[in-house]
Amino acid sequence: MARRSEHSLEQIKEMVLNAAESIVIEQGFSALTMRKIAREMGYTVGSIYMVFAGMGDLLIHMKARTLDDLAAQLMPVLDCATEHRIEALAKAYLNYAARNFNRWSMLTAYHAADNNETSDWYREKLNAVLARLEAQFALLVPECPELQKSRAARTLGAGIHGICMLSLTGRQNKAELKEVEEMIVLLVGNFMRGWDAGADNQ
Amino acid sequence: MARRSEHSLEQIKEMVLNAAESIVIEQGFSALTMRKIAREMGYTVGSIYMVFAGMGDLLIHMKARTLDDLAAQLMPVLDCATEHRIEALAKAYLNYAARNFNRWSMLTAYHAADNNETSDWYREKLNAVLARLEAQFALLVPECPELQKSRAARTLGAGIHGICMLSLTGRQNKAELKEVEEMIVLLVGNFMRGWDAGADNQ
DNA sequence: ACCTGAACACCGTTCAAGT
DNA sequence: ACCTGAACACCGTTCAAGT
Repeated sequence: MARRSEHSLEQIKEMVLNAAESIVIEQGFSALTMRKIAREMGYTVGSIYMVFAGMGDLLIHMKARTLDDLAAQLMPVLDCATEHRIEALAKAYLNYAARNFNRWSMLTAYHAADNNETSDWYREKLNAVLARLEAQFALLVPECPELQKSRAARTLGAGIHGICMLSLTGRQNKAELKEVEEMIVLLVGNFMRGWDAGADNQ
Repeated sequence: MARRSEHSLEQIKEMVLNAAESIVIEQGFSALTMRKIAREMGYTVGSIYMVFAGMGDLLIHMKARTLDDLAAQLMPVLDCATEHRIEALAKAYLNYAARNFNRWSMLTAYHAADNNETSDWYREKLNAVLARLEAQFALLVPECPELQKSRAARTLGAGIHGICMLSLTGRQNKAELKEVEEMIVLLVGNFMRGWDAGADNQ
């Protein structure tokens, strides 16, 4: 194993990310280890430090990948009435969280002080996910100022995430998933109805 | 240091929890270590295992303590109109999360498979926090069935938590805190207005 | 009975040395 | 230049041995 120059640095970076990802998916985030990654990809621990600054750097790249995957999965549902698209988007989010629980829950796992320079492009990835929601808002209330659409999208998005977090962290059987979906429908429904009803403070 | 029989097991348990708590508060959750706890309380690592089964057991007791503290801090605000009490409660939650960020964020930190027998009484503690919100709901809509009040409280509570999570995990300066508060007011306001507006599906 | 401290099987990270 | 593997300074957990 581990011949020299068999792979470019770019390829090794990819191999590290793939190995790390499959460990998290199969064994959960707490099982992720530098040494385990190296073993899985047929290299030595030291090699990982050629392409990543350390565990923190690797984690932020893994999380960015998950956000990309998530954003791609949240393409707008076009085959339903405009009013129901936000609800459909929220359900798609729940669906992703439930089916990719180990990857998804890594996104909010506590990580000591992420590097300041990296957090900028990472925040962009997060915004890309929220932008999916914002776009649907824009269709519903085109006359609304950008800043308030953005805040509404962030608020509702965080709320949806919170429900998934609280509900999926327990045990996830089919029966409970239905219950979570009802909570999400309740939040989105009330939020949108309340939005329409309260014209003065928006 | 570490005389024998100077403290009862109950006292040692308390000392472990206090030491662990102060480490989390001052240095963050990722700095928490069995060996560091032992050093701080003047005992040896092995002693901790006399009163706790292991790190997982200790963590769940720490989290339970935080939930107790949190529930105590969320006493209903009586000096304002009934309609605004839910908003006041939500603001109090944000306030607690912001002022006790390290302890609070530990609550949702990823922990590998918590023991099943312990998770029952722990879930009770969590319910006690949500009960604060549910009680205010009960005052506003006394005719509403218990099950739906409970679901509404869980939904709104999770939403509030999600906003705090997403917003406080970045950098917390005063200016941003005001912004978070506005998001919480928006969520609670729309949710309650939407609740009143949609009588058929509740 | 309470508590120690050495031992075990792990970590992340670094870096001289090999090819 | 790429990659190894030993070394360093840590972990959580266990348990024979001391008092």
